[in-house]
Amino acid sequence: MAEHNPSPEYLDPAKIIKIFDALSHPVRIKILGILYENRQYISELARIIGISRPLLYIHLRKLEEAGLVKASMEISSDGKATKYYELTHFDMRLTPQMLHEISKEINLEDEKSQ
Amino acid sequence: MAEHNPSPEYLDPAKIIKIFDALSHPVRIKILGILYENRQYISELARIIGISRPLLYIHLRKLEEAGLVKASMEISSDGKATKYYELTHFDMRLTPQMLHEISKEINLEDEKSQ
DNA sequence: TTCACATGTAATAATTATATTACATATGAA
DNA sequence: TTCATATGTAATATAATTATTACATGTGAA
Repeated sequence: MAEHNPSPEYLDPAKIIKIFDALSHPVRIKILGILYENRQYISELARIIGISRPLLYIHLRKLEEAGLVKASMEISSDGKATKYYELTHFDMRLTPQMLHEISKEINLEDEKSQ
Repeated sequence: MAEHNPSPEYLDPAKIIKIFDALSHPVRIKILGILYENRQYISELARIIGISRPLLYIHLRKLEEAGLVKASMEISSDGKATKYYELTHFDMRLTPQMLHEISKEINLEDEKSQ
């Protein structure tokens, strides 16, 4: 019983902060809104939103690292490699109490909280 | 009835994104956690967290602009001007559906969505 | 007057985030 | 072979965020 008792995943500050950071840009909210209606592949998603593909990669990486979207590579019927992105499930209630709980897990001296 | 029907406040993307942005830094979460327990004045808050006052101002500004904290200037019994910060009330549920609703209000051509 | 607090800002540096252009690869169809 | 489509990255430029140091003001108490 000498083990450290880790916080449940949903109380890990670094993870939660990654989620907030991922949601802090209109393009990324737009991406999530589009993926809510249907999964999309990268090139098509870039056309829908009207941004370049390299830029879309940057935004998708943040969303993926936050766990808000996930990718799956497929070979479509015409033989082309196609990478589809889709939403994951998430449900979080944002309240002062909840942030207080998160806050208690933050050690500002610690590198990994940053 | 030629007026534009504005979105309710809680669906304003710029406002919601400001909230997410305000929550995307561990120091700011820490601030909220401390203010949850008690209101604090600036110098004391800087000492508790262990950061410089100018830096604290930067973080407090973001939290205030997002509407997560509010300030009130007081003259304490010893005559010193003291600015107290306290939490506001907020309660938001974060789901794919909710982000989809927000997303529909985002016009990426529009400056004020940025 | 000097000290210990409180308020606030200006100027700068360092780092991270955002965005663009150019490049490279692979596939099927014309 | 050439074209149109898909994948991805490298290199660069610009802008925003984060953080520090130095400065300025005002008050009450010693």
